[in-house]
Parts: sequence; structure tokens; C-alpha cells
Amino acid sequence: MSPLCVPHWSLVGKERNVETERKRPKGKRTQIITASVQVFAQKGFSSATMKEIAVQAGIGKGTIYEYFPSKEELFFAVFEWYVGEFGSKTIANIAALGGSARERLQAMNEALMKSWGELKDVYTLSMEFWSASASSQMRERFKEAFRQSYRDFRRIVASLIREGVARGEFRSDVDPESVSAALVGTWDALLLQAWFEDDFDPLKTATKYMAIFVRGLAAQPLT
Amino acid sequence: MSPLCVPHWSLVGKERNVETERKRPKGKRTQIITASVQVFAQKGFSSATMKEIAVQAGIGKGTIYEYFPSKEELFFAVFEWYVGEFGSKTIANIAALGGSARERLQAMNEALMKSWGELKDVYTLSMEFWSASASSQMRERFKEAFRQSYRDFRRIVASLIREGVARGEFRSDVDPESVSAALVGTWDALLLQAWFEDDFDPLKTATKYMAIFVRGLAAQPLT
Amino acid sequence: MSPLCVPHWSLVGKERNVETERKRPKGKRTQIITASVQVFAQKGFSSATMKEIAVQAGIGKGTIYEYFPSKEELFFAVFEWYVGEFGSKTIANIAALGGSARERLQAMNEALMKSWGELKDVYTLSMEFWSASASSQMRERFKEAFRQSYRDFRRIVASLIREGVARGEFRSDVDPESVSAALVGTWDALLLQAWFEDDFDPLKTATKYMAIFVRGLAAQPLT
Amino acid sequence: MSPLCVPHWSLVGKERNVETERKRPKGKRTQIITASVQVFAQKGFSSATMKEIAVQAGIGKGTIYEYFPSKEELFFAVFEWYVGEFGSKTIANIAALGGSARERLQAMNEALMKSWGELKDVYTLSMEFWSASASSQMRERFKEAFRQSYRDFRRIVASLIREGVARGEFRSDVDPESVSAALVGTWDALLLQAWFEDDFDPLKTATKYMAIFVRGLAAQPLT
DNA sequence: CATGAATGAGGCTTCATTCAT
DNA sequence: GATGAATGAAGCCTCATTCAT
Repeated sequence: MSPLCVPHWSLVGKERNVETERKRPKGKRTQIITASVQVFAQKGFSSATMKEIAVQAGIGKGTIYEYFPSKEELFFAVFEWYVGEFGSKTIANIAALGGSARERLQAMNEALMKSWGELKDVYTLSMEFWSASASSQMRERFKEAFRQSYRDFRRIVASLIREGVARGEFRSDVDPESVSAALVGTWDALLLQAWFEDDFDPLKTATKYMAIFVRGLAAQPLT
Repeated sequence: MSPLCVPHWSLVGKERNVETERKRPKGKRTQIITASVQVFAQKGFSSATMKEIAVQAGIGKGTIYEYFPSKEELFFAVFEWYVGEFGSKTIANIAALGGSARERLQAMNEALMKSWGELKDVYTLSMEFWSASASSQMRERFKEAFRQSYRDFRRIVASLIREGVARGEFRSDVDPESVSAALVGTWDALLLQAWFEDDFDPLKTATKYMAIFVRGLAAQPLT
Repeated sequence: MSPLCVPHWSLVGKERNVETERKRPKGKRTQIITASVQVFAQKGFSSATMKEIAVQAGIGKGTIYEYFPSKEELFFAVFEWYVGEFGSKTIANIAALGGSARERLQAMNEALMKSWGELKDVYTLSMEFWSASASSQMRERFKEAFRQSYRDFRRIVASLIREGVARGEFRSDVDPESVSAALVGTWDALLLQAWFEDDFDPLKTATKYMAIFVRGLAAQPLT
Repeated sequence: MSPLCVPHWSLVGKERNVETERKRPKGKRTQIITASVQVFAQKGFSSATMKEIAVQAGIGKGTIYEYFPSKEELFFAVFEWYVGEFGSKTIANIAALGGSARERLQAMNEALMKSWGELKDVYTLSMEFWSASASSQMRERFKEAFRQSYRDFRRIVASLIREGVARGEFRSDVDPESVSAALVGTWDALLLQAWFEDDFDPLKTATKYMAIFVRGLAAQPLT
């Protein structure tokens, strides 16, 4: 799951007020995951401890094991939730809208970059997931899931490009697969740079970039 | 250090026989770093053990501590070596060549994507470094170093863009800073995708992408 | 805590069955301290290992850390227990009795020297504590605690001396502070010598010594 | 060796200016011991490292092993030097002087307590030696040496007491062995208390104490 | 179901000692 | 002799996981 699959609207602050719904056995799994998001984001997978997560979730350490067989499984569950909860939905929704392909591409760009504000706080999870896919015991599982996530993402963008080509909006020699991979990658990487540099404005940068990029795509010279 | 700062030509086996001394009086530090590169790349920072590194380096566990005060320092040394040894040199060299800005941009693209073959093996280090900059004790150190590395990288590309604008090769409304950030990011992210998918061909994808991108930059319509 | 603050009556086996719970929910801390007393006394602080203590306590190594954050803290806890459990209580009790000051002084002398039998086994702890107060990380903490312990001890004896002076039992030119310091020291040191030499009889020596000493104190020549 | 066996005149600052006599192979052993005194006194036996000692001695770490087979042997050598160099000489010298037994006792008292100024800096060694005699591998060796040292000390004082009794200066019911043990102990312990408390004045305390003590010893009432 | 006390494998690190130069 | 780089045994401590209540 690339970070940009994860607009994360409403992610933050969601865990507060859990007190009121104490003993809602159904939500305990979610409760644990939510706590894990906080802790893993802050400490990273290795440095996070089950104790810490339990405390954050307001439950006993042993209880976590009622829902997840191991720390790694819990981490993977966080990962799945991350993807599943937010995934490429935003992008897909925008793709389904009307308007020119270019406009929708730019809408995607805007939506993703605007999500940075909320994403920021848990963005480090992406790095943890990358790291997990690189070297943990669960390497393959994570890698496969990432692969799938990127694929989904590229597929949506590629469709849109293809549509633009079909409509004659984009040049016919454009390769939708390559373009979507690059575009998805750019979005991804801009958020990464934003993470490193506080005063980096991903929306501004991305908007300027998109102007150039869509001009390169356009079948007819843009003004 | 973005992964694309690291062509890694000749990464492997470079440290052997560096100097002709019968013993290994000076090269031991390098020897340890080389071993660490292997182990950290394979296991990740947390899962790697000092024992493993020592065995890989063919030395005693305690010897590592003669050269590095802690595991974290060793990891950071690997990081510095990663950046320092390869850094943005390739890019800088290409920027210094003659030819049009567009040609040099495409040469950079080609050089970076071609380095994937060698980079592949140690690419996971990038993810570990990201992760370290996100949540380890060393967080700030890594983050700052990354920041600097990205900055260097963007500066080189931005200069080239600026040069292209000045020459009238690129459109005058192009913002070199934004473009360079996006371009650097794209290269970065394409390698990431290549890491996830074995049959992803970053050079092919990037080349097609660049064709579109430089068209978007160009002051005069390209054929 | 001077060794003579520590009559140690009943040191051994006191912690067992303290409470009737089937499990050992509260006594575990005591259990660990008791085991530590044995091990530290036998091996000294540095040579004692947490493993050894755990085995002696019949628990797992990790369990110790549930009760004490570090080896040093555990050692200090042993120290506190040593002082707190036995401290200058004996002396204080005797001071509170009736009788002449001289009699009470001699009673203190007797009580302390008689405690040697039990003290013997853990006496080496005193040396370890001294050593700790001299050079360990915990130096200041131990030193301060010792200081306090000696001060308490001297205060009690000094009061008694003062009382004797006030009553006209002791010479008016006697300085209670100096005398108490010396007396406390003498007791301390006699036990030390007893530790070094098996056939040294501290009670006999101290009794003969006290006869002379109280004669020196007496306002009226003793028979 | 009780601390009071060790006036330590001139101990401090003796190691400086060793530079000038570099390569005096005969003195290297002493050089090492002198350095060890500093380091052991400051860090304690366990925390002191051979490296530190070597640095303090201005020689290579390996060189120490040319002179001492192990750290423990070195420590014992420091101990022996401590005793041998200073031992009970002061006391013995005073015992050999003329004058009344009482005067010589008080001279001993004064000499010992006055040595506190210099002794202070290395006094912690005494505690380390105690600790070593209590729990190190070399326990027996240290213990035996301590025993001997105390014995020597007591013997000298006991002789003096005996002389006083024989002369009719001291009461005939005085037991020289007990008195000497107690007196030696008192001196010992007063230095210990001085170590714990900075503003404790051992000389003043001991002098007042001695006035009382010798009155107790005296055959004839003193004024 | 929930808990958290107990556990012990395993990691990082220290440092006395060795030994090739 | 002198050295100090190399070593590896051994220690402290962490923490995921278990399990009795």
C-alpha cells in the first residue's frame, strides 16, 4: 500500500472517546488495531511493545492475543486495515466522476496531496510497512500485498489514461501502463519528501508538476 | 538518501584487496561495513544481529566494537557510506556534461534506471533507512541526512531545469524546484515499484514517462 | 548502615509463609530480596549474577525485573531492607529502657555483640555496601544512606550519653557527640575484626573494653 | 589492612612526572601499581578496567600482563604495596619512642587521625579490599592478609598497653589484647565515618575520645 | 473472556586476556 | 620487551508469549 492510497480522512482522533463504549466486545478488535496504529506509527514495528499497545488500547496485554496470534499478525492486520479501510477508494471515486481525463487526473492529484495534513501523523507506518516487506519474517506477505495495492492503484490510473487516449484527449503514443506507474510513483514520492521536510508543500509542488505532465500527455497543445 | 542516489555500480567485492597489506589493518572498517550492508539488507536493522555481521565479516563479535560504538552507529555508518560512496555523483556528473538539458535529463533517467540491476540487492537498505528515520532512536539523525540528500539531489536537477529554461529550451513558466522534486520523486518511486514487482522494467517505464514529461517541459512542441 | 545496626535476629526463613495465600502474590518481592541477600553476601555485588539470584529465589530471571528495574536497584533494595528491617531499632529500644546510662550502654554493647552469631552469615554485605558507596554508579545514594544510618545511630547513643551527663552519672566534660561516634565506630570495627578472625570473640573483647570505657566516662570512680 | 595502617604520607601526586623517567624498566612495575592505586580507588576493583590503568600508567595494555598475570593479581599487588609500603610502621615507630604509655597512645592517635588528609583520596581502596576479602575469588588471600595486618597492629598496641600495665601506669585488670583490638577498631572506624561525612573531624573526635579512654585505663585517677 | 504475572530465549555490549608484530 | 588489535565468554536486560486465575 503506497501512502497515497491512504487519504486517511478521519484517521486521527478516532480512538479517543472509546471509554464510553467499554465492553463492546465486537469493537475490541478495532480498538486494538487503532491503538496499534498509534504505537506502530510512533515507535516503529520493532520498538513498539505489546505492553504499550495494550495500554494505549486500554486493555490487558493478554487480551491482544485473544484477537491476534502474534505481534507480526497484529502488524499485518494494521496493514490490511490501512489498505482496506482507505485503499484506492478515493482515486477510484474520482475516476468514476465525469469530466475530462485531465481534469480527473488533476482532481486525483489534488485529493491525494490535500490528504497530507491528516496522513502526516501516521505516515511513518508506510515506512514501517516497506521495511517489513523488505526484511521481516512476513516479507512475502507484505510484499505481495504491496504489489497488489500498487497494481490496483495503477490499474485505476491506467484506465483513466486509456480513456483519455481513446477519447483523443491524450496522445495516442502514450503508454497507459508506464504513465500510471510513474504518476502513482510521483505522488508517492512527493509525500515522502513532504515527510522529510516540514516546509515542503506537496500540493503546490504536485500542482505545478501536473501542469507540465498533462501538457506532455495532451494530444492538442494546451494554452 | 533516496535510492536513486545509489547506482551502486561495483558495490560488491570492492573492499577486498583495496590495499596490499598482508594483514587487514585499514580495511577492517570497510570490511565490517560491507558485511553489514549484506546483513542489514537481508534482515533489516532490528533483525540483524551483531553476531551475524561478525560472522559475515569473518571476525569476532567484539571486533566490531573496536570500530563502531554501537549497532546504531554501525547502521548509520552504513547509511553514510551508502550516501557518501555513491550519493548524487552520477547525477552530478551527467549534469556537468554538454548537450541539451533535455538530453541530460534523459541521460540521468537512463543512468539511474540502469543501475537497478546492481542496486536491487541492497535496495532494501533504503527501506530500512526510511524506517530508521521514522521511528528509531536515531530518527533525527537519519531524517536530517535524508533531507540533505534529497536536497542535494533536487538542487542538481533544479539547476539543470533552470539552465534549460534560461536557454529557452524549456517553457519559462516552469518552476525548477517543483519539477526537480517531482522528477527525483518519480525516479525514486519507480525503483520502489521495481522492487515490489520482479517483472517491472523501470528503464522501459521511465523512458516512456520521460518522453511525455520532457514534452510537457519543452518550450517548442516536440515532434 | 553500620554492621552493628543489624542484629539480624531471625534473618533467615522469615519470609516464608508470611501470608497464607496459596500463590505468592505479595511475598515475591521479599522472596527476591532474601535470595539476593544470600547471593550478594556470598559473591559480592559485581560477581553476583541475576541468573544466580533468580535460581536462588526459585523464579525466572525476568521476574526479578518485574520488581526491580535493575541490578543496582535491587542491590539498593537489599541495602534498604538491611537498614530498614533491623536498623538502629535494637539500640533505640535499649536506650528507651530504664536503668542507669552506664547499664544501658553496656546492654547495647552486649546486644550488638551477641548478634554476631546471626549477623556473621550476611556480614559481608556490609563490606559490599561500603564498596558500593565508594565507587559504584550508586555511590552517592549509598553514601548518603550510610551517612544517615550512622547519624541515627550516633544520635541515639549521644542522647544516652547526654542523659548520663545530665544525671551526673558521667563527667560533665564529656562530649556526647565525640563519644558516641567513637563508640559506634568501635562496635562496628570489632565486628569487622570478628569477621576476619574466626576465633575472635567480639562479646568478650567488647565487654572488657566497655568496662574500661565506662570507667573513663564515670563522674565518680567505679570500684 | 585496616585503613589506619596506612598513613599514606606522600601517596598522592607521586605518579606525576613519570614522563621524565620513561623506559626505566625497573620502575615500570611500580608505575603500574601507582596507576592502579588511582584507578582502583576511583572506580573500584570491578569497574576499573585494564585499559584505564594502562592509560593512567602511560603504557600499553599488554604491558601490564608482562608484570602481573591477571587483574586480580594486580589488585592483590596493590594491596600488598599498600600494606607493605606504609603498614603499621608509623605506629611501630611511635611505640618505640620514649615517654609514658599514655603519651605514646595519644601520639598514635594523633598521628593516625592526622594522616586523614592524605589518606582521604585513596581511602576507598580500603573498602575495595574489604569487599575483595569478602567475596572475590581471592577471598582467602585477602582475608589472611587482612588478618595478619590487624594482628600486627594489635600486637604493637597490645605491647604498649602491657608495658603500661607493667609500669603500673595502667590498671592491672586491663586486658591488653581486648583493649588493643578495641582501640585499633575505633581508629579504623573513625576514619570510615570521616569518609562518609565531609565535616566529620576525626582528630577532634578521637582526641576527646582518647581522653576518656585513657582515664579508664589509668591506674591512678587523672585530673 | 480478560488479565497480567511469570518466563527465558536472545540481543547488545563489555572487557580481561591473548598473541602476532 | 612492548604493544594494542582481536577475541569471545559472559552479563544485564527486554519483551513476546503463555497460562493460571
